Amino acid sequence: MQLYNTLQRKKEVFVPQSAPDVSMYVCGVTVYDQCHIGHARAYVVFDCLRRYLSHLGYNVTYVQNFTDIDDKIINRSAQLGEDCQVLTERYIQAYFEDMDALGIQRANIYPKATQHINEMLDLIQSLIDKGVAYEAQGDVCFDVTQYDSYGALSGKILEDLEAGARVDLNQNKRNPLDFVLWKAAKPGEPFWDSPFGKGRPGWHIECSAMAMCHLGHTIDIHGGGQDLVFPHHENEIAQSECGSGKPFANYWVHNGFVTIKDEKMSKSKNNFYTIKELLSQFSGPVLRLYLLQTHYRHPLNFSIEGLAAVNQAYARLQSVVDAGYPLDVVSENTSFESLEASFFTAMDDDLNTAAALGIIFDMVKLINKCQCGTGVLLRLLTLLGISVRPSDLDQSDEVAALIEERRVAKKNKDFQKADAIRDQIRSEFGLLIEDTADGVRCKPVS
RNA sequence: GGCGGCAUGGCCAAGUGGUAAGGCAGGGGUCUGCAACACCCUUAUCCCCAGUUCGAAUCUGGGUGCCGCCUCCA
Repeated sequence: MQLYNTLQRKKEVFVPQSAPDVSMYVCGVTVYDQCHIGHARAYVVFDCLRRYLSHLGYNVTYVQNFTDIDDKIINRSAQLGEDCQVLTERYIQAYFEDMDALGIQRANIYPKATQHINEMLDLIQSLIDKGVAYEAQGDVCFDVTQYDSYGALSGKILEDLEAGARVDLNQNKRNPLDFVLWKAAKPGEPFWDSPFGKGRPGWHIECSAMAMCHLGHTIDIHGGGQDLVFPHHENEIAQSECGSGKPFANYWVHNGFVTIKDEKMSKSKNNFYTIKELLSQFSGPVLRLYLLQTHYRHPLNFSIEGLAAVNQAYARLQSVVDAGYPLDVVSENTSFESLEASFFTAMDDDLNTAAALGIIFDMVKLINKCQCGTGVLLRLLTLLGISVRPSDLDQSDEVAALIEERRVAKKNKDFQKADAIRDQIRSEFGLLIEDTADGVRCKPVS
């Protein structure tokens, strides 16, 4: 398949270094708050990529970290008077709840920063030994001028960056663009002992250390949101490659932002939706379908109205599954094969889930027409991680009794009464009664 | 100031040289006791200007508008 590689600024054929094994590292969340729809997008996209690579026959090892020590965590912990670890564990659990609802398969490993302090210290030491990092008042900084390729990923030029650099309060740095590998502890902050004094790791170093620890010096795919390209990923590359002397990642894959009213979501603008609040209104698969309807590299301008529209689209998927047609293609229709082929062509082309979903709906139409072949559809939906369960519910006795009452009324041609019962079930139980050839179907109002 | 992205029907969104996927919403039908579901029909020349080409939404140049990164951030 082809993947857009940020490093080369173009799509490239994906070739893992030692097929069929594929190593994939995706930057995880800093666990100090609830996840929002932007996080959802990133992890849905990479889950999708992971599923698709597996489908292609690769043996994917997927690592996604938790940043469980940093300024925001320390601040929040102080604010709540709660131990850092208690705080982060709570949000890790919340994270998994959200991801489960979105149908995201678990990564193989979820390393935590605090469990890799030694690996980080080793890496920092080797950077100092090589003369690309230096100690300054208990901090250890990376000297960006020592790494020739600095800026290659983000397309930035050191001189330009310096010209536009904003004021940095850290006077210990030789160059404003140098970044901190190890941060001296301030009073009252959590710390670890180190050869450089008590302190804690800088943000960037953890991903390098954890990625190399679990996946080796060179990983096949490194992913994350577009906002991580600079400086986070740029810095990861610098420190990793200086440390190991080897390329850090072959393919850099970045997903676009979720925006609200065309502006990036941010806490300061207070224009974000948490996954949990959206899940109170829409199901996980609907959310996932919504996210995958836009190509992963494009900005996605989020709106509740848009989500509601996709909710309707999802109902279409449900109703074709509800119809209960044979899973196999039992007609002479060869369109299934060509649709399936188109689906894979779309997915092969830089994970074009938007185009793939177009084909999914073509297939829905086809299934409704020839009344078979649901199995093909379900297989493709599984690749996208979109689960479609039959919407038929276990009815309460009360509802079942009403349905029976309505059946009798209908039989007696008392349609007025039958309609009244249908309305009653809708308003009291939120259930939609549909008459089909096989009897009554009962499903939630969407 | 530097770098990058985007602009497709009422809304969302694919499509990177051969005469515009798909979803939602709307209109008209078929089916249905009525609905619902489903199916059929129906609604665009792709921000503007110039150019390259037999042919451009798709390439080039110039505009206009919007957004992002350069600072924590998926």
